[in-house]
Amino acid sequence: MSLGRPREFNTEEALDRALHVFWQKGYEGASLPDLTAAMGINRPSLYAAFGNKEELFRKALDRYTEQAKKRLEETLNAQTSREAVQRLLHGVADGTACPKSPKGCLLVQGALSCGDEAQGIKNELATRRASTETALRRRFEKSIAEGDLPPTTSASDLARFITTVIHGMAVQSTGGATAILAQLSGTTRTSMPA
Amino acid sequence: MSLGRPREFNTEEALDRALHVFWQKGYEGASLPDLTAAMGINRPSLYAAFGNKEELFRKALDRYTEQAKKRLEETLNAQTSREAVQRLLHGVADGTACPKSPKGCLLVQGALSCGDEAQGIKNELATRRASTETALRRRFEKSIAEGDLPPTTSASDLARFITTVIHGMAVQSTGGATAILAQLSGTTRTSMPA
DNA sequence: ACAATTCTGTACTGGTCGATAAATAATTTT
DNA sequence: AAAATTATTTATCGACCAGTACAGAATTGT
Repeated sequence: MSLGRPREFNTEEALDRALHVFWQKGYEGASLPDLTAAMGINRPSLYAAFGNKEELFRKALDRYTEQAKKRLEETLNAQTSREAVQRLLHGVADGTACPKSPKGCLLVQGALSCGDEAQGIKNELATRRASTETALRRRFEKSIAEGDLPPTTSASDLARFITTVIHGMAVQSTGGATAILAQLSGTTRTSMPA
Repeated sequence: MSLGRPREFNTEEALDRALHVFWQKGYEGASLPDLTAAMGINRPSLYAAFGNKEELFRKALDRYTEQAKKRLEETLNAQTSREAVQRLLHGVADGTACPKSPKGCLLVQGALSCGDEAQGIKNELATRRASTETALRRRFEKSIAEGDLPPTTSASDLARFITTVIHGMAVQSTGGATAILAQLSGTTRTSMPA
C-alpha cells in the first residue's frame, strides 16, 4: 500500500458523482459546493485528488467519453449501416430516457455556451462531438466500399446528418419530462422508416 | 417629452447588444460587466431601464423570439409543407452562418444546462422551443387536411423530427467555424432529398 | 429662477466563486 | 517508538458576482 494516510473515499465513485453533477448542471453551472456535496468529500480532498475544477471536469469527461465510445463501437459493429444507425438512434432514445442518469448528453450540454474562462472546455466538447461524427463517417465509408450503401452516398453528409439528429435528440431530452421515450421513438421512426 | 434627464442611450439598440452577449455566452456565462460593456452603459442605467439580469434576458429573449417567430410564420406560408420545411432548414443554415449574429440558437444555448438559480430560464427556453414545434405540427395538420401530405402522416412525429434536426443544426453550428454553411447544407440535402 | 424629476457615474454592499494555508489524524517506514 | 508521508478538517483567501446608495448632472414644469 502507498505511504501515508489512506484515502477515505473511492476515487472512481467520487468521479462518477462529479460526472453526474456536471452532466446535469453543465461546467459553469456546477459549483464547488455542488460537487463536493455530491461526492461526499471536502474541497481540499477534491483538489488533492483531481487538481482543480477544470481537471475534474476533464477526468469526468474522459470517463463519460470512454463508456460512450465503447457503446458506439459495439453499435457500429452491426452488419449493415442501416441497422447500426437504427440501433444507435434507439440507444440514444433509451439512454436519455434512463432515469439513472441525467437527461441529455454531456458533450452537448456540458458547455454549449459559456463565459470566457470556459472556452477551452467548450472547444474540447466540440472536438469530441466531431470525433463521434468521424466514427460514423468511417462506418459509412466501409459500407459504401462493401456495397452495403449505394456508391453515390456521401458518407460525410450522412454522418453529419445522423449526428445532427442525435444532438437534436439530446436537446429535446433536456427539456420535456413527459413521454420523452415515446417522442424520441417517434423521431427515430421518422428518420429511419423501417 | 418625459420629465427629467433624458436617457443617453437607445433602449432597443442596447437590448440588441445584450441579446448578442446572451446569445454568445448563455445566461449564466454572460456577466454584468460583459453586458454593460457591450451595451455601452453603466450598471445603474441597466437596472433602471431593464430591471435586473433575469428581466434583461427575458426582454432580449422576447426580442429574439419575436423576430424568429415572424420568419417562421413567413416560411410556413409556403404552398406545400415540403417547400416550407425546405425553406425552413435552409433558413436555419443561412442564419447560423450569418457572421453578423452569434452562432447557434439562443433558445438552445441560452441555458441548456445551468445551476439552480437559472432553472426558470432553462424551463422558459424549453417552453419556447416546444412552441415552434407546435407551429410546425399545425402546419403539417393543415397539409394533411388539404391532401398536401398523405393522411397516414403523423403530424406530431414529423414536427418533432424537424425540430430535432433544427436543434441539432444549432448544436453543430456553435462549434465548428469551418465550412459550416456547406456542412449544414449537406444536412439539409440529406434530410430533404429533392 | 427654482423645484421636481429622471438619468449618469462612482463607489460600495453582502454573497458566492474557485482555490489554499495550517493544524490534525491516520498510515507506512525505519 | 519515532520519523516520514499523505489525507482530512476547519477556516480562510482574494476575486468576482449581481445588485444598490448616493451624489451630481440634465432636463421639464411652475
